[in-house]
Amino acid sequence: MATHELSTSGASSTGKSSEDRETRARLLYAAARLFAERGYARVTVRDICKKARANVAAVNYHFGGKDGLYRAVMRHAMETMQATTEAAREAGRDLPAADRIRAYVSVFAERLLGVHHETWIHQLMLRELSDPTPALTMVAEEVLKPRMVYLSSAIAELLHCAPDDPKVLRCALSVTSQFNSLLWTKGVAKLLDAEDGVPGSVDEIAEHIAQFSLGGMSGVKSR
Amino acid sequence: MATHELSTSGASSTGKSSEDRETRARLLYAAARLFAERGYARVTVRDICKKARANVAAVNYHFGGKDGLYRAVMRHAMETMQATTEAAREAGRDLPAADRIRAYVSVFAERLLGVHHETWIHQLMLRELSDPTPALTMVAEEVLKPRMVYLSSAIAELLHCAPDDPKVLRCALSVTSQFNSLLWTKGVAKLLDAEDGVPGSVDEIAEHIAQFSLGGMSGVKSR
DNA sequence: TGCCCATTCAAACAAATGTTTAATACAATT
DNA sequence: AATTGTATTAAACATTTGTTTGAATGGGCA
Repeated sequence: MATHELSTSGASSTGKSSEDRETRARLLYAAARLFAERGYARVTVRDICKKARANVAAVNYHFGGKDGLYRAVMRHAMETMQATTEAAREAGRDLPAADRIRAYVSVFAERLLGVHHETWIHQLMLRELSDPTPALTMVAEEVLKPRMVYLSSAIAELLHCAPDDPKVLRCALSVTSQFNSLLWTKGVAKLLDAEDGVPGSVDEIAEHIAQFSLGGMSGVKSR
Repeated sequence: MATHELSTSGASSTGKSSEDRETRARLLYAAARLFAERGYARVTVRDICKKARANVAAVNYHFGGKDGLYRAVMRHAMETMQATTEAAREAGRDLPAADRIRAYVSVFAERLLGVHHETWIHQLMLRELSDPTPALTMVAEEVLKPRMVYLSSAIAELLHCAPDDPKVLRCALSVTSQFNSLLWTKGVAKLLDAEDGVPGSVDEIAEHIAQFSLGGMSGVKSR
C-alpha cells in the first residue's frame, strides 16, 4: 500500500525523455478522465490501463497502486484549481467589490465551460465533494477554503457587514452552488429539455450568474 | 438479472403481517440509507444484509438482485419527491409569482433539512444526478421535469417573458442549485469553517434562499 | 561485448462481491 | 398427519478486481 509512496516524479533519474514517462503520463491522463467521468469506485485499473494502452501492472509500478494514482490525479487537479483561484483573484485586483465578483464569476465560467480548459478537473472536484474520499480534507483546506475566504471578503464588502457574518457564508454558497449546477446539468439538462446543458454561450452564462448573484446579494442586503 | 422482476409487492399472497415482510422492509430501509450515504458502487449486498440483520441471499430472494433493490429504493424515493413537488405546488396555490417561489423554497428547505423528513431521499437523488445510473432517465422525466415546469412558470411570470425563454431555465437552475449545495455542504462545510452545514435554522436558510433568488431574478430582469 | 538499470509484459494470486443452490423451518391448508 | 408453499440459512460458485511475481526487453555505459 505504501511501498512506492514518493513516486510522483517517478523514474526521473535518467532522462529518457522520449518513451520514459510516456506511459506514466498516459496513465495519468486516462485515469483523470475516467475518474472524473465515473468516480473512483466505478473505474477499474484494467479500464485505465486499457485506455492508456499500458499493462495492468503499470499502475502499481508507477504509482504504487490505484490509490496512489488517484492521489496523483488529485494533486494535478488541485494545482489547476489553485491556479484558477489565483487567476480570479488577479482579474479582480484593485476593483470594487461588485466588479471583483463579476471577475470571479467570469474566470470560473470560462474555466468550467471553455473549450480550452480541462473541464474534467472540475468534474472530478465536484465528485470529490459529493462522494468524499480521504483526499477531501486536503482539498477542502487547500482549495475550497482560500476560495471561500476570497469570495467572502468581496461579499462582506458588498453587504456592509463582517466577513464572518452568517449571511456572508450563505451568500458565498449561493454563488458557488450555481457553478456546481453547471457541471452536473451537463448530463441531465438534455434529459429535461435543453439540448446541451445550460442554454447560452459561456459569456451569456457568466453574465447570468453575475447578474443573478449580485441581484441576490442586493436582495439579501435589503431585507 | 431479470428473473424476479415484479417482486415489488414481494410475497404478499398470504398476509403474515408479523414477520413476513419484515426482512423485506428492513432490507429496503438499510439499503436506502447506505445507498444515500455511499452510493451504489460503494455498498455491497453484504453490507446491506448485515445492517438489516438478514441473510446474504435475502436480497436476491426479495428483489431479484442488487439492481432490483436499488430500483425499489429509487421508486420509494421518487414517490416522496413527487409528493414534495405537489406540496410545494399546493402551498403556492392562487398566490402571486413571488409568493409561489417563496412557498416553493420554504417547502423544499423544510423537506431537505427538517428533522421530521427523510433527508436521505434527497441525498440519494442528488447522488443519482452526479453519478447517473440507468434510473436517471426515469427520475428526470417523472420528478425533475414537472418540478422545473412548475418553477419555470412562476419565474416566467416574474420576469415577464415566455416560459421557454433561456433566461427562465437559467434562473430555475440558479434557484434549484442552491438546494443541491445544501446537501453536499453538510459533509464539507464543517471542514471549511461552519460548524454544521449552512449556518442558521431551517427558516433562516429558507429565508435566505428566497431573498437571494428573488433578488437574483430581479437583477436578471433589469439588465 | 557484457553488465546494469528501468521498464514492460503475461501470468497468477488472493480477496471481495453478486449470485445460486440445496437443505431446513414454519405456518397454513387439506 | 400429510402436504404445500414461502421464508430463511449456510455453503459454495463464478467473476471481478487490485496486486504481485518473475521473466523478458532494450537502451546506456564501462
